[in-house]
Amino acid sequence: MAETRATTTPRERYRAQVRTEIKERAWEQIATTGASALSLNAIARQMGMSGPALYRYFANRDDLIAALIRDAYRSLADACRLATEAGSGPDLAALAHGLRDWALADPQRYFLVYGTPVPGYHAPEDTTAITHEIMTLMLDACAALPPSGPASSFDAHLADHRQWAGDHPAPPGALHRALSFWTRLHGLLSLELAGHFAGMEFDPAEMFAAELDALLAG
Amino acid sequence: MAETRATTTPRERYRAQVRTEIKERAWEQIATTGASALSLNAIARQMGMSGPALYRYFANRDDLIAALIRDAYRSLADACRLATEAGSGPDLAALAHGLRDWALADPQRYFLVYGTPVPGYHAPEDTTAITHEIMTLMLDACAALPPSGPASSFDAHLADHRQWAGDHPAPPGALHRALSFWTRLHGLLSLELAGHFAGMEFDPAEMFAAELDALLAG
DNA sequence: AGACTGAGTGAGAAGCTATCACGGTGCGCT
DNA sequence: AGCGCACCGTGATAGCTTCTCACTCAGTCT
Repeated sequence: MAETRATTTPRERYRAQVRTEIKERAWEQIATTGASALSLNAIARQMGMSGPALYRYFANRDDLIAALIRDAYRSLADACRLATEAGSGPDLAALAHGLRDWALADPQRYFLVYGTPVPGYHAPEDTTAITHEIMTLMLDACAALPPSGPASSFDAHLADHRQWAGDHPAPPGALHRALSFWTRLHGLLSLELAGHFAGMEFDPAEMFAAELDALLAG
Repeated sequence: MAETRATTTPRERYRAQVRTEIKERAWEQIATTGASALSLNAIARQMGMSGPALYRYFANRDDLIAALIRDAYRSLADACRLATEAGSGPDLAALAHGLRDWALADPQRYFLVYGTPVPGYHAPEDTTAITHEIMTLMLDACAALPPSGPASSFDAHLADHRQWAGDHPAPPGALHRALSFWTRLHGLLSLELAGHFAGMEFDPAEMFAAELDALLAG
């Protein structure tokens, strides 16, 4: 008893393990059938349990999905940080490729974060914190770039509405570039992942590279 | 019997009317609860019918949703055409505002077209035809603009992969601009409609205008 | 006028989420 | 070491869903 390693009791460790196994099964199911068809019963069957047992671990279906969304956000933020940390200093191109790789690795995971929202849904506090984290990575990378062309009227608007950037020292032009980076790459990725380029024979990767070049040239 | 106005029998007219009423109720429901929560039973209740009655009009839930998607595509194409036809000659700015107005008018309808796809889904033939229609409007408007800056390497790629543009005479630069128009405005709209700009205090309309300006300047 | 087509119904199967009361097991504390 | 409790898992159950089927009734067409 000299030093209670009281961090986790056996019960807590078991509980955490079952929770992650449930989430793993859920991810498998989502990848093949989409989040809207996620079935707690099916997960329980796969795990050799009875349906109601899962309610010991998640309050309800929405609670499980919320946990998955939270993990997806966390995973996205980690992927973005990892991508920028690879080189020396913030690197918008590396960030872009990290984002794209993460999206392509599991399209339904991307859609859980950026896809169709259910009308009533409000993001919980912790995911908005992660959103800020990701936005900061983008702002860092944009601030490290040489300043772009002439200031637009939207730049002026952003100078007055930069509360969302926290106290980040990036100039309005960098704020604008970060937002464009986000919206433009999202537009491309979301259409690609949703299969809207299916009939067209151009290479989405080439267009992604072209958009990124344009963003960097700014 | 001199001239059978055989276009529609009474039965067919009644059937068509009930079908459209079902779809109207479905739209109301989708607007408030999202498409994933669409309930045939609830629609039947609202119409004072028993649940199974709806199966006379739509083979199943997916068939109803497919019909709604088809109508949404049709509505989008009409809105785009109307927007461009207002002025004299193709007008990319008018097209952009038509698109935005259509999206804001019913976000869930926008998401039915461009939102999270269910993994197995393949768009039926007729919606891909409408997609081509919309793309043609974009290409017309882009081809009417003064040619943009220096050709990028993606322009060269598009010169070799322009099958999706049919036999549209637009040069590769216009093809590129049409694709950028689509992906960039979609990125912006989809994030705005999904509420991802919620905490941020800038005006999405201003950013939309800025993106459009950048697109027009090329 | 008679026959047929098709709309709507109730019953019912199979699936889902979610709640509840109940048994057993293993953890922690004395 | 052993007692007690907290917690896990189960079966039963309610209420919802989609969807099928046999049946009835009404309107349409010949």
